Amino acid sequence: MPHLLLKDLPRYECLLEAAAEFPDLDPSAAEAFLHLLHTGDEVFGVSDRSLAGHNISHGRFGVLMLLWRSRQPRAAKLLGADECVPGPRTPAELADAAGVTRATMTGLIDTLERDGYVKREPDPVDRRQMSVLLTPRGEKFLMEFLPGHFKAIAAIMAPLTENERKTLVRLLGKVQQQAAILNPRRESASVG
Amino acid sequence: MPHLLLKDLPRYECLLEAAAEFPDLDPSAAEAFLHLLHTGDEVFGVSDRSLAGHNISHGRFGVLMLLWRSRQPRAAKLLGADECVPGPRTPAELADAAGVTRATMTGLIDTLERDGYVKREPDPVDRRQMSVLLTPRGEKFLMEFLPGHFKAIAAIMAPLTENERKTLVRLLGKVQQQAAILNPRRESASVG
DNA sequence: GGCTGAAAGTTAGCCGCCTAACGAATTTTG
DNA sequence: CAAAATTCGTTAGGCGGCTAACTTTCAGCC
Repeated sequence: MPHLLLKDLPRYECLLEAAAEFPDLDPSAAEAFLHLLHTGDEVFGVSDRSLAGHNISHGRFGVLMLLWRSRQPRAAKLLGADECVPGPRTPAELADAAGVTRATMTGLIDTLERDGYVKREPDPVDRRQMSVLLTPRGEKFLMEFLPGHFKAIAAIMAPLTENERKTLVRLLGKVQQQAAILNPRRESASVG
Repeated sequence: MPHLLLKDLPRYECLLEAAAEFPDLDPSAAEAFLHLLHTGDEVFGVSDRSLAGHNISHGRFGVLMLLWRSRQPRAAKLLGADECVPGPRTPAELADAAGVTRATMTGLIDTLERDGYVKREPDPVDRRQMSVLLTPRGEKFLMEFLPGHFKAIAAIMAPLTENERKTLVRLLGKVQQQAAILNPRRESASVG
């Protein structure tokens, strides 16, 4: 689960000293980098714990949310979908929306189907394709789980004022954009 | 690798509408939450790519850094160690410092030893324990890899001014602290 | 209308994370 | 000093990432 394999972060003075030995080390950059990964991990952990209590993983939860978007027009907005697009249904579409490989999506759907949350159905037109559908049980799970999940998210961000949240999002956006540039995208999917 | 199974984040207006349906959903909290996980993933991806180019994973890299701390007093500061403590040497100490289980550490050391980066040695005093040591090859790897790694970190944070970095670290710190409170720690290791 | 190429989904195998349980060695306790 | 509890490292099995290769099916092109 953890991105950062380090429980305790170094103090800033330590980074300053290390920078004397490694001229490439930018202390404030390294500090921000470490805090970002560390906080992300911690926040992820809270969310993960809330999911684990319901016997579901983050990956599976993401798939359920994407499928929910397909069934509920209201839910689509939550996930940023345009009203007109029907939302992902096939494993390939789900994999693309989730940012994982099709092979990984196969595994996620396998376990979701085994647990009765989703159902595979062959496409009558294109016999290569499958349609993945949320079962009533899957939908029931989301309805029961989401309120608590939203509460947990609100609790995490409670120490920040509205202004601080805006600032955080703005700064994270800058970093994210830069990281996206540095990250050579496989398909270079520049948003059209 | 990814924490957040969602390639495109929802727009803020979508969160606002969703909040009308789910009273527990705090739009600004959810926005900050999603951005935090997403940016963390993206930044992690950059770092991971730089590691993958050297055929090493984040987990293994973390272990090498911890072992390096044990050998180089200078390096210890980089990782936040007190001057007096010798740094982790046994698998159990490494697992604790890294925040993973001993079982996971066994696997990491296995592959590191197979690749010749570290060496296991039996403890002459306590025959249950092993000492894990960085080999010259492992140290050579770090010396060759670290400058580029530091450069990559600096590049990610380049868009932020010094002030913005301080602000980011401050806000992340608040979130991290809150998340740590919400995360029931196994051993409740309140720093003494 | 039958090759060729592309796409969908799956499979196989690797890695790293987890929990649970184990044998060996040490420490604590009666 | 012997029994119990703890600690060490490891193993086994599950999950969820990945890449690479495969089968089936569709689409395009002579």
